[in-house]
Amino acid sequence: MLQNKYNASESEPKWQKFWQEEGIYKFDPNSDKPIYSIDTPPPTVNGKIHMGHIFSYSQAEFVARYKRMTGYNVFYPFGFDDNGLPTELYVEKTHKVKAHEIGREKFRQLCYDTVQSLEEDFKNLFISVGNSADWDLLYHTVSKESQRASQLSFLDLYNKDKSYCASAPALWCTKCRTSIAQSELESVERESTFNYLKFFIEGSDEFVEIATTRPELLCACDCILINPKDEKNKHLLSKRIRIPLYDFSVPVLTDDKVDMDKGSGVVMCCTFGDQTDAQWFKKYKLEYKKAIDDGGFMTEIAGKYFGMKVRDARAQIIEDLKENGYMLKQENITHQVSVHERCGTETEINLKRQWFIKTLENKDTWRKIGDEINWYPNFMKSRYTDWVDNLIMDWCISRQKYFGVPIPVWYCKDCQTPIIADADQLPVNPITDKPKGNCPHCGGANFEPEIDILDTWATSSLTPQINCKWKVNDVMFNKLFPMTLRPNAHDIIRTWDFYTIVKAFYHNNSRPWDNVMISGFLMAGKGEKVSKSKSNAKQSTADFIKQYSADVVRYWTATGSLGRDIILSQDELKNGAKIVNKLYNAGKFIWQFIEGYKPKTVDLLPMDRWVIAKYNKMFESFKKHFDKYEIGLAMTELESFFWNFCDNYIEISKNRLYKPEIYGEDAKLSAQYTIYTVFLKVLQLFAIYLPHVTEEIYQNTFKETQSLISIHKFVIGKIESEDGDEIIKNGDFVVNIISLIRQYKSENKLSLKTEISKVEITCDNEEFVSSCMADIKAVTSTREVEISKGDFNVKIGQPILDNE
RNA sequence: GGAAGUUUAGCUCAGCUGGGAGAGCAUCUGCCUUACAAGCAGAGGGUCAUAGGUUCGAGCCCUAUAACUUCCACCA
Repeated sequence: MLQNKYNASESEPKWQKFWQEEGIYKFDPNSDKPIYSIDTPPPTVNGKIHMGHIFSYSQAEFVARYKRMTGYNVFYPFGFDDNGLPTELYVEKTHKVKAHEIGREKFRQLCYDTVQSLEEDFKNLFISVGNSADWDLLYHTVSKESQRASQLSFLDLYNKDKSYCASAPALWCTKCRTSIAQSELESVERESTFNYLKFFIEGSDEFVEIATTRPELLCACDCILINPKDEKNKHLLSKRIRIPLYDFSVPVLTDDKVDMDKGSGVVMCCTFGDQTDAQWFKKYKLEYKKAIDDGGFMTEIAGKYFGMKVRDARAQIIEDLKENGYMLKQENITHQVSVHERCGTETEINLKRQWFIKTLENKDTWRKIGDEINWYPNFMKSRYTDWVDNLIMDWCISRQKYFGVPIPVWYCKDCQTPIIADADQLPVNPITDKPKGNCPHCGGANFEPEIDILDTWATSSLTPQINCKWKVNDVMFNKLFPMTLRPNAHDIIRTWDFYTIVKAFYHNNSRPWDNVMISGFLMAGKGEKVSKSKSNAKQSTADFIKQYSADVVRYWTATGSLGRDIILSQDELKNGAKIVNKLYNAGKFIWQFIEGYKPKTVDLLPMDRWVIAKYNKMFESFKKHFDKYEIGLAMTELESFFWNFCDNYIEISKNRLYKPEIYGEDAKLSAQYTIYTVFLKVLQLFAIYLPHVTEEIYQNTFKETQSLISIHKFVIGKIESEDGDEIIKNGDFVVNIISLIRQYKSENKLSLKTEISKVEITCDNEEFVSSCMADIKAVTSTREVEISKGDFNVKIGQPILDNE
C-alpha cells in the first residue's frame, strides 16, 4: 500500500539503510557472472564535496547500476585520496598553521586526524545521494596497504630501471615549497614588462640589446646565446659580455633554439628563468647559480636584493637599471605564465636531488595503449594524445612535503649511493626505520634517510593495482585486472589517466582498463568552474538533497551528456521532482488494479500489445545509448516512453480496469497484465536513476507477488512479445485519432469528459482501428464510432452538453 | 602558433547510415477527467551560425569564414 503522498526525506534514508543491511550492491568474489569493474576516482580529501563531484561520480554510478541489472558481477569500490599536497594545503588553511613551522610529526598527525573526520562526512554524503558502491571495498591512498603498494611500485620501477635519482632542474613551487610535475602546471595570463637592457661588451663601450621579463635573475646569468646563423651578431662570439649592475661577465654561445627575429636575437641564459634555460643548462653543462631560495626569496648572489621576494626584487632592479642607464626601453605585455595549479603561484625551476619516473622514453607505447582503450566520448582521447606528444620532462615524483607515502630509500653517508628498502619490510618509513644491510656499493653502515615523500599521483596512479590486490592476492588480481572502466572528469586526463597508464605498463605490461568515460565539469557560470578549494559552490549538496531529494539531484546529474560541462539548472531539478511525483502517482493508480494480481498469460487486446511493443522498442534504444555510456540520452528515451504510457496507455486502459461489467472481464485481464508487466519494467529502468522512489513503490506494490527482495535485484530486458513495428504504427495511428478528438474538444473549450454523439472515421487500416473501437469510444467518451475504408478522415459529431 | 568541441524555437538541448525539423522548459488557450492541477488537452514559435560546393534531394557530407568554450605550446 502506498501512502497518499511520497515523502522522500523519510524514504530515502530508510532504503539506504536497507540496501546496506541486505548487501544489495555487494561484489561477489565467488560468482560465475562476468565481472564489470570500475576504477572509481578517489576524491582528494580537501574540503567539501560539491555538486560537481556528485555530477561526475553519478555518471559511473549509473553505469554500475546498469551493469548490475544486466547480469554483471559489478566490482565497484570507492576510495579516498587522502595523502599529499591538496590535503596538506587544506589542513594548513583550516588550522592556520604552516607545515614547516610546526614540524613533521605533529603536522602528519594533524593531517591524519583531519582526513579521518572528513572522510566520514564524504562517505555519508555519497551514501545519502544513493551511491551504490560496495563500501566494504573502500580504500584510502594513505592506508598501510596503499603505502605498501606505492612503495612496491617504487621498488619495481627502480629494479626495472624505469626510475632514477638525479640532481636535475625540476619545477618548483615557492609557496608550497616543493617540486611539482609538469602535469601540475596551469597557464594563466599575467601582466608583465619586457625590459630592453644594455649589455656591454667587455673591454669596450659597445653594447648589445637584450630583452628580458626577469631582470632579477641577472645575478644568475651563465651565458649569452645567439643563433649560429645570425650574421648580424656574429661578432659577439669571441667576446665576453658584462652583466649590468653586477661585477662579472659571461661568454657568448650559439644555439639553434635562439630565434634571430625575436627582439635583438640575443638571449641571456640564467639558472633558471624558464624551461629553455634548464635545457641549455644541461646541454652546455653550465654552472648552477641559485638566485631564488626554496621559499621564493633572493639569495646572497643577488647582492643588494638578497632576502627580497622575487616580485619586489624585480621592481627594485628595474628602478636601479633605469637609474644606471641600462634600460633602453620597456614594453607592457600580457603573457601566459605557468603557475602551480593548487595555489596559483608562478613556478620556478630548482635544482635538487629528486626521483624521476621515465616517461619521455616510451611515448610510442603511451600512444599505443591510448589506442587500445575506448574513450567515451572519443574526442576526449585527443587530450591524452596531445599531452603525450607534448611531454618534455620525466615525471618528478619527489615532494618536499610531509603527509604522504615516504620514498623507501636511504643514502649511504660515505658514498651517497641510494639504498632501496627490501620488499618484505614495506611499508617503510626511512626516517624511523633502518635499511636491512650495509651499503652495497662501499659497505658503509651509516645512512641518511630520504625525507621527501612521493607525489600523491604516484600512489593514486595505482588505484587499479590497489583495488585488484596486486601482489596481495594473485587470484583476485588476475580475475579483476585490467579493470573495465575508468570514469573521471576531463581535468585529470593528463595526470591520473596518463600516470595510471604508465604504471600499468611498467608493472603489468598491460593497459589498466578497457574503457575510459570522461565527464564534464559543473560550471558555476561562464568559464568558471566550481571547485572544492575555491568554495564557490554556492549551495551545498546536502542542501540540494534536503530541498529536492537525492533522486531529484540524481535526475539532474543524468541530464548532462558525456564530456560536456554543465551549469546547475533549477529547471532540470524541477523536472526531476515532477518525474518522481509522476512515478509515485502512477504506482498508486496501478496498485488499485494489481493488488493480489499475479500476471498470467492472456490474449492481449491490440492497444495492450501496442504499448508492449513500444516498450520493447524504447528498451532497444535505451540499451544502445547506455552501452555507449550515454546515460542522459538513455534516460530521455525512458522518460518519454513513460509519459506516453501514462497519458495515452493508462488513459485508454483505465476504463477497462474500472468497468469490466461494460468492457468485459477479458479486457480487464488484458489491461491488468499489461500495466503490471510494463510498469514493473519501467520501474526497473528508472531504478538506475531514481533508486529510492522506485524501491518505495516496489516494496509497497509488486513485492507482494515478486520474489526478489529489492527492485535493484532485477535483470532488465524486453517483454516477451511477437509484435514489432507494424503494431506500433497502427497503435500510433489510433492515438492520433484520439488526439484529433481531444483537439476538437480543446478548440471548442469543452471538458475532455464531454460526450460526443458520433465519430466517423475513414482510413485504410480500418480493420485494426475497428479492433480498438471500444478503447476509442471509452477514452474519447464517444457514443457511436463508425469506421470505414477510405482516405483518412475523421468527422466529429455534436457534443452532448446536457447530462442526460 | 597547434588541436578538440560547440553553433538547431525565447532558454536547455535531441536529431542514428543524407528524404517528415523535433523534445522539455517558458509563452498563450482551454479543462478540477474515479493516480497525479507538482496534472491533463491543445496552440503559437525556427533562413538548422554564414558563404560556397557535392547530390534528384543537405541540419547531417565537402571547402572556406565567423563566434563561443576548452586543451596544449609560446613565456629571451
